[in-house]
Amino acid sequence: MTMAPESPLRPVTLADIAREAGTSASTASRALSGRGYVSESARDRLLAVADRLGYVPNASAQTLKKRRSRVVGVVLSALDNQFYAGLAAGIEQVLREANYQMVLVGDNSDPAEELAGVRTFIAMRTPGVIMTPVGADASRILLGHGAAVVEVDRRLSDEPCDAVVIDNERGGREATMHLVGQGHRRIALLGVDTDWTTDAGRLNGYRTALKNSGIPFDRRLVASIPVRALDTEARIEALLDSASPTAFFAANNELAERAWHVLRRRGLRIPTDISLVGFDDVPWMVMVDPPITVVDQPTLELGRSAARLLLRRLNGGPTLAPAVEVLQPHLVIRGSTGFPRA
Amino acid sequence: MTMAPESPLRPVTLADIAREAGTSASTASRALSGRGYVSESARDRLLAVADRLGYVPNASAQTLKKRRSRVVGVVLSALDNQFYAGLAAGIEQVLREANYQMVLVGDNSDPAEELAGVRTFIAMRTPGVIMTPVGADASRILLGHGAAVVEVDRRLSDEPCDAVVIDNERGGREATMHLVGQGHRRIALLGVDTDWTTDAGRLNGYRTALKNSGIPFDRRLVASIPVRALDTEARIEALLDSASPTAFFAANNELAERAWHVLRRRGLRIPTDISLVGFDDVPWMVMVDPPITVVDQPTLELGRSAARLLLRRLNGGPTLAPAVEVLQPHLVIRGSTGFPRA
DNA sequence: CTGTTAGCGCGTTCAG
DNA sequence: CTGAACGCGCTAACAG
Repeated sequence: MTMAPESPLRPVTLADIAREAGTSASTASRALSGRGYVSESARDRLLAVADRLGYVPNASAQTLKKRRSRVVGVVLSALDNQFYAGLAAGIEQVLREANYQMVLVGDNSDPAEELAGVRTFIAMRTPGVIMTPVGADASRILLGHGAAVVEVDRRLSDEPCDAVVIDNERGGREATMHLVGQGHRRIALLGVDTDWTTDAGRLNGYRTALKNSGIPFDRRLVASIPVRALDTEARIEALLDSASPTAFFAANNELAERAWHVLRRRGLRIPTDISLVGFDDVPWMVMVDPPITVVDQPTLELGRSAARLLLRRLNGGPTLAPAVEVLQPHLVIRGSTGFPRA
Repeated sequence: MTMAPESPLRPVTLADIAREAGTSASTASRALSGRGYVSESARDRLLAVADRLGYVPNASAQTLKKRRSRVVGVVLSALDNQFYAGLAAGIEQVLREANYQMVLVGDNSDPAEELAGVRTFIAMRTPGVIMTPVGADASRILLGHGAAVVEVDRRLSDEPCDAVVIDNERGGREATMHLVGQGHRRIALLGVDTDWTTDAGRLNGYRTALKNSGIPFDRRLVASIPVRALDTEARIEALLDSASPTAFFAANNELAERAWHVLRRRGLRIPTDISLVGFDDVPWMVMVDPPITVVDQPTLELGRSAARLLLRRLNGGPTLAPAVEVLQPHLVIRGSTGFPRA
């Protein structure tokens, strides 16, 4: 709570403050950490000196000694996507309350970058990490090194581990049912070309809805677009041309945005010419005209739950049975969906 | 590059791999770090064992020994704002290339949280930190502890330190001149209630433009809205009612969004009834109708430059003269600005 | 080229 | 209640 130390050159250590206060380093350690017996007077003196000198414990030394650090790692796919940003915000909220530090690293949905991040976390002896997995190796390696891991948003690990996800199947089903209910039969699904459970679930929901409605599944109506593809919009246009859908169901906020741009560029009116429903409600969706019908998901809560799960495991130890929480999405009907033209 | 270790319980150490390979720990260290002489055969053996055992160096031990870690701290105001997200992305890009690790922490534009973040960074013996400062103390303390700091986007420290900012005065001036050129005389400025140089600069530009145009400055036309205020839109509405402006100049992307919502709720047509120009181009601005005229800033490059500056200082040492880079914004004219109604 | 020695800063025994 | 001693894992001398 006070000023910088006199000597900027050498960081002040426990020994420094012990010497200054006329005690041993052990006593200083006990006083500052609050563990163990220390006389009232010694404690006061030590605290005062520490404050005056601007003492900050060397986290490396502490971690080395205790063999466990107080930072939890978080690896997310795309820091600049509002969805992941929301996750991060939720995670940080509860971590902060528990006096843990969050360190964030981004892989760009690239397994190699993810592995690099994981590697630094195990190097830091991070007790646990929260991640939106992109490759199956990451979790396994982490687990193998004794770190707790909770997967959030999607699951990928074969290993049993804590996870919090949303009911993607239901989300996909409700979106599709809504469209079907309006008379659509040629519904295009814009998804991501991965083995992520998010997209698999949404696709399942889509297929279920179709089946329940007696509409045959047509694979030409589903696009699997690589994450971060440069030609995303071109692919969407191609789908538009080749399969002539009357509605788009975009499985994430980015694809919804891309699809929206394509439709506008083509001069297609929403929903008169074509309907659009997104997945994951983000601010622009109520700013455009018409506003976008969307499957909303509790993004912040997803992050908060993940952090809570991690905390629970950190306290409970590895013997706890893995928990997986499933949160519910819900359909928000707005103006971008309507009856298809005759 | 290989599997997890056999024994998940105890992390494998340098001593482990040395023993396994029949050498001393020093030799193992030299082999794995690549520094110092090691025979070809020993090196190969060591590398193989390390790989087989899934060795990952203990970062805490390394940092403790070398008294300096390889992670640079980044503290940003709002992880969920696209502007800051862009900064983070830029920073990470160049840091990654230089083989540094970025750890991100967010203060919520709250000096206390900022201080907490700073504290953990100095505890981690981070060689440097990049920050969008919110309080003046943070940089000073960091500097006092021997860490390099570069301020990005805005400056706040009295201490001389590296920084990269944009020419806010010019941005504010151009935006205002544009509006004036269209005949506006009652231009409201929506800014933030802080001592940030960003807002001060934009305000200066605004005043300069007014003065150059012979339009008297009217303080009732400028709103100073606290960051993260809950009643932001109410304040904007109040300004609308009390000062009857014909144009809004919102000094950041969030205020632009809020203002846009207010205008729509009021049923005001843009630009027929009122014009709107934003600062910081974000995706929704081209999605709404009409698209928003905005002062665009090189966000990613801002981050990249900051990281480059930090790297320069990390290599160059504290004797280098502080550098401050100024990047240029530019006005993008779109449909949200036009002649005021008679 | 290699092993031995020493110490980074801290927390934790264990005697006093 | 306190201090001395030790070691966490790693790297940097320094001899050999």
